[in-house]
Amino acid sequence: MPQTPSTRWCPTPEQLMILEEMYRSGVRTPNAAQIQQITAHLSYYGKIEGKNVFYWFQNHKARERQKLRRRLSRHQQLLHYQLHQSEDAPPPPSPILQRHMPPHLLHQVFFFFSCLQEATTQGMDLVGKLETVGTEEEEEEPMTSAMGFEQEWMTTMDASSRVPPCCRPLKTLDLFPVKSTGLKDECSSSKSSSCSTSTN
Amino acid sequence: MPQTPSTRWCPTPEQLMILEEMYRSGVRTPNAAQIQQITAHLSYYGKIEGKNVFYWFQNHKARERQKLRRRLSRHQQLLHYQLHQSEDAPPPPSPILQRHMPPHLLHQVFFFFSCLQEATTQGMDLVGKLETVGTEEEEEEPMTSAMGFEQEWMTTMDASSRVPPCCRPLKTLDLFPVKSTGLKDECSSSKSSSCSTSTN
DNA sequence: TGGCTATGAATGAACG
DNA sequence: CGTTCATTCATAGCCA
Repeated sequence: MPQTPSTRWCPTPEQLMILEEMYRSGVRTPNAAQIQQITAHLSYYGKIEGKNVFYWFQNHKARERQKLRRRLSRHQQLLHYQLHQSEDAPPPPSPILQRHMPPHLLHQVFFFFSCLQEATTQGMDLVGKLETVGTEEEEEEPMTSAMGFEQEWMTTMDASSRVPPCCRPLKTLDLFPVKSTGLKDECSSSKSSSCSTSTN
Repeated sequence: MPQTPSTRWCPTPEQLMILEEMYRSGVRTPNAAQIQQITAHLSYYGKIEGKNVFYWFQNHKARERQKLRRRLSRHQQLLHYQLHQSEDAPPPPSPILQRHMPPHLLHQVFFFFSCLQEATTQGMDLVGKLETVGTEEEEEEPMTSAMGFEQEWMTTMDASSRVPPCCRPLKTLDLFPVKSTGLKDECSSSKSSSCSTSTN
């Protein structure tokens, strides 16, 4: 039994508190000396190594950025949608498919097609761009506080409530100029309601 | 705080079906844009956020790998008994690949999609490294290089700052479970002794 | 009812 | 740095 129960560092509440405090105080990329210092200090509350501190700051910073990034891109995407919301007659990808197919399947097929198109045109001219859709985007609450820090490329899309039967699917290639700004795209964070996942 | 009060995302059958379909099609690590699109699409079937999609793929991928790892290690252990030479024939490529097939129409769509995926290298990192994982549970390699990257203060605090011995598996290897990862054999379900990450 | 499993979620660790 | 992987936590269904 190679014990190695859990080589992973597990911050104690005190350590975490201190780290967060420092982060809030402005520490984001501590130097080696600072890291040593921090580590020495935190070691009082439990086992800790320099790399733990290093990684902690790295992750914390990265995840906070992700949040920001995703927020920005989400906004931009929404704006983009709005700017292009004039077309409401998307060309059916495959009229034949619509013949005998349940709505949800049709939707799915559309989706796949859109994926196809996106992938095929990835990194190329974004001719199609997304049109259609672009309805009012409700103001989803930021409420990121519920999660603390984690990756959030999470978007709060819950259009399930009043989704127009046939709107979403067709957007051809909805890539947005996110990379150009140096910021990737992420999503927002929020909690969903529970339901029954079974049926599998 | 962020301890998932009681509201976890619960994929609807349709959402799950689509996700699995995509996974089967080769989608493993969708980028932000793809996640956005997937989320937008799935939101048609119910409430969903980008993070749900992200986590789903992450978990799905990780668990598939985990299972393979487990199986492989088992096999290797058995073989280890027989012979030192661990030249076992890898299991079938992908049993999961051919599961139940949704409606017939989906078939062709799926086909297109998979073709596309393959072409776009979405999940074609064929880096089957096959690193026969040392069967010994004792770590032995110095792996100093693992730390020799950025800061060196990593080793200053604690002498036992050794990173987990086993090297890392390469990539994920999507469609074919031929690559053996680090083979950690996570049989140890001793979840005790760890700190309470519950944050509350 | 208590263990077990499956899975969403979170985060430390590390790669490119 | 951004992204990805591995591990762990937490919890909803199962089953005996």
